[in-house]
Amino acid sequence: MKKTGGLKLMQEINQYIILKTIREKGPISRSDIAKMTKLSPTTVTSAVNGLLNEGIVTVGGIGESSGGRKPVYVEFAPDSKYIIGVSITNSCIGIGKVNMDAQVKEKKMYPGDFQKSANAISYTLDRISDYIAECEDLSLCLGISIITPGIVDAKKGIIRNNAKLHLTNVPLKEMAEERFGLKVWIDNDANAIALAENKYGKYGSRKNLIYIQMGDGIGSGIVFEDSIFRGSHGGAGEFGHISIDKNGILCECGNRGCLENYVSWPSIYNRILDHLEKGSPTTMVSHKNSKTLDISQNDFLKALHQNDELAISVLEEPVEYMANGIVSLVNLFNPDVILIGWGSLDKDSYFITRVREKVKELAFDIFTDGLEIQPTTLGGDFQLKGAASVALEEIFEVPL
Amino acid sequence: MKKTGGLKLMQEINQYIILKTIREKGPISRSDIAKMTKLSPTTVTSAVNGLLNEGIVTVGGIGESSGGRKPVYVEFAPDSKYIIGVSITNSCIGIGKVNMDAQVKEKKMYPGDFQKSANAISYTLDRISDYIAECEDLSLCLGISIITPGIVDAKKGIIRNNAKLHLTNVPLKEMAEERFGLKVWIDNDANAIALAENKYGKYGSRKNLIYIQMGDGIGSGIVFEDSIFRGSHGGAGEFGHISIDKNGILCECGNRGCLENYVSWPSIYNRILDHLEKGSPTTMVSHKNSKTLDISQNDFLKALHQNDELAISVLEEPVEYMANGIVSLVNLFNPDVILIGWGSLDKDSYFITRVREKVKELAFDIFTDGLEIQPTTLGGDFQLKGAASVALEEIFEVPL
DNA sequence: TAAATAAATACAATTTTCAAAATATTTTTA
DNA sequence: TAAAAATATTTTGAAAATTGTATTTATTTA
Repeated sequence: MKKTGGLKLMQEINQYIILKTIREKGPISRSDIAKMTKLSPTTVTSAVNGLLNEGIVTVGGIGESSGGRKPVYVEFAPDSKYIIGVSITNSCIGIGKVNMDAQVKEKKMYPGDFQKSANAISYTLDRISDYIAECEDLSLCLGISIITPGIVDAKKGIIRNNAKLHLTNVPLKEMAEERFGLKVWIDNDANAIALAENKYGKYGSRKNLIYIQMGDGIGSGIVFEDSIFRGSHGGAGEFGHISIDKNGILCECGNRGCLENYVSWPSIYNRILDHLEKGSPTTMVSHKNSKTLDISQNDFLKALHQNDELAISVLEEPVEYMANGIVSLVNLFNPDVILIGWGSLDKDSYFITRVREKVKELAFDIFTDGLEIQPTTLGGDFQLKGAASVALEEIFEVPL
Repeated sequence: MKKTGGLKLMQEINQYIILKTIREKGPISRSDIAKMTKLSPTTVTSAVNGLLNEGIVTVGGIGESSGGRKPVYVEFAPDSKYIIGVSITNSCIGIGKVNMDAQVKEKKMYPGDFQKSANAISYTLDRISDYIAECEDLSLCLGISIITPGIVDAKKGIIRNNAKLHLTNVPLKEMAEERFGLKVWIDNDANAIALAENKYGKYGSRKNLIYIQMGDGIGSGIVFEDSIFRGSHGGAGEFGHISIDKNGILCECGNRGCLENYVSWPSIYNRILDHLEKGSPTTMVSHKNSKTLDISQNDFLKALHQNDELAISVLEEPVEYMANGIVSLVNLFNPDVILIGWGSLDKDSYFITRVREKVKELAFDIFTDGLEIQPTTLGGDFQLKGAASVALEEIFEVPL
């Protein structure tokens, strides 16, 4: 509790309730808002007037009469303000304008190998600076939301650790706020994307969601009761480092049998090479140059979706491991939805179908009944949507 | 949001803030409350009068003057009302009066083997009925809080599943509320005890806590940001069934290598028998009758605390497995505290010391820095304290 | 065209907070 | 020892936002 109960708080709460109703149910008439919220017409009118003045809602036409004066609809105006979303990855900085419905309106990409250069942060801040310089309507900007892999203390605004980008205890929020004079949010990418899936994705109605991010490593974002589960230092969700084989491969983290060593892209890539060497048939490449080959994740997934024999056989073991890891996840978190983010992974591909089967087989029925295991649903702009979600979550939160 | 912002809500919020201040900081003068909460003296006086009328706070003497009128202290009166706490286990029903500080004021135990009789619920309800009949001050009773192992949907008040007590979808909350006309809470035991540790235990200042319950099986309760993490169907925290060895022992749940098969009491007991057969030296028993032996968990722990050779060597492997499981837990939840509930387990015993070491060794430093791994701190009444905590949590929650 | 219905606004009543003043009590100090 | 200063609590009156009711506005229906 930050605030004590005063008239102002009371007004803020009502305005929050009304805005929420308009966002979810709009276009809607003032009269219907009053009925739904059980607030008096007077209160609704005055709050709506406030919101209209702010520009955050607009009048959206006139409805049909049901035997009296026609209702005037008001609706949420998601484009009236925007967030500058920023996504830092190992190989690319993305910056863009995102509206209040987490729709990406404009996007710029700056590729680069930040794993080597070790100046990802200063480079990012410079690009943001350029971007801001070109914004004509900065007064409508609600702030900058930055997401990055690694362990992020979102509350304090510090990147605790990111081994690949060589970052330790970077107070990015403070740095950016000082430099740009705008509100800044930072968070872990998987957390942010999980939140975006929860708020704006296809399975958004489910309260408890886990997003598993596959790539060079394996991370996850956990959303519980519609808000991010961060743990004590923002480090929750290191799914790649749960051990599923006590006597397995020694991981660079010091433990043995970490999931990451069996199902990350590098490990799968090595399996592909092994199989190719053995001369397994595949549509992915002609065999002659298989040694010098550089197969991308999307090439591989494309082959998988065409039921390429090699792609499937390569995944046989990883699928087992992944399912095993997910079973532990299910037993610990009891989620409604698990979304797997791996490029263009298809919902009917061997990978996810088999994982689904295996999880169903191994976990308690009571946990798997109604559990969805699906690919992500946000589409190409998932990172910037994620970034924006973190900001929007706070902007539209209950005023307390 | 259940309520809209009205004068009543505003008053409730302020009363909540003031009561919370008195509970945490009391005995305290009205004047100091006003300073701490930044509420006006008027508001404080009127709210305190309300609380005094309710009987939930009392005047607690007069303080020393610091150059003016002496302050009149008000303080929380935890004994002014009570909760009937009920704990159902496989072998015992416990019923007792618990005050508003989760102190157990009175306790009755009803032993029995409910795993066989299959009527644990009706037996429990009958005992509660008896208990209530003897309560003279039922008007001061805030309700009945029941905890039990198994998967419990606390929100809906249904015991979803408890294999050992043969329970499926028992609407216990409704049943009890109808029969007794009192407010009833039900929850999973590990969840409840975790909450009690968080609210009333030694490590209560930490926001994120995991309680691991060792016994016939292994369960856990997760408290995140000071409230229970239940998952979708109340099933979160099935720590005993995370797999730490993909190719390990086949578990009755269908999976392989579940933690429960390596560190639960039955599995440890079997190890003891094995060792005894081999003639390992021990202070636990004379060897002659080792075959027909019935060693209790507390006998074993007592021996362990005396550094009995056999006890230690029996635990060597379980410790490894437990540490491994905890590492996964730490990587997923990033908690501040992990508390292990296993009888009278000593904080310096081989078991916990070694687990601590091993976890420190295998998990990320950033997660283990400041992480406490300790035995439980609630003492003998932990179950009833747990039950009461669930009720108190709701009784004292923010009014929204 | 008048009556009925519905949406939106205006107004008075209510309630609770807050600020300031009043009152009560105690210590300090002249 | 009495007046002044300090602190705690209560009283008083003004301010603010809600609610319910009444009113205005707009539209349909008879």
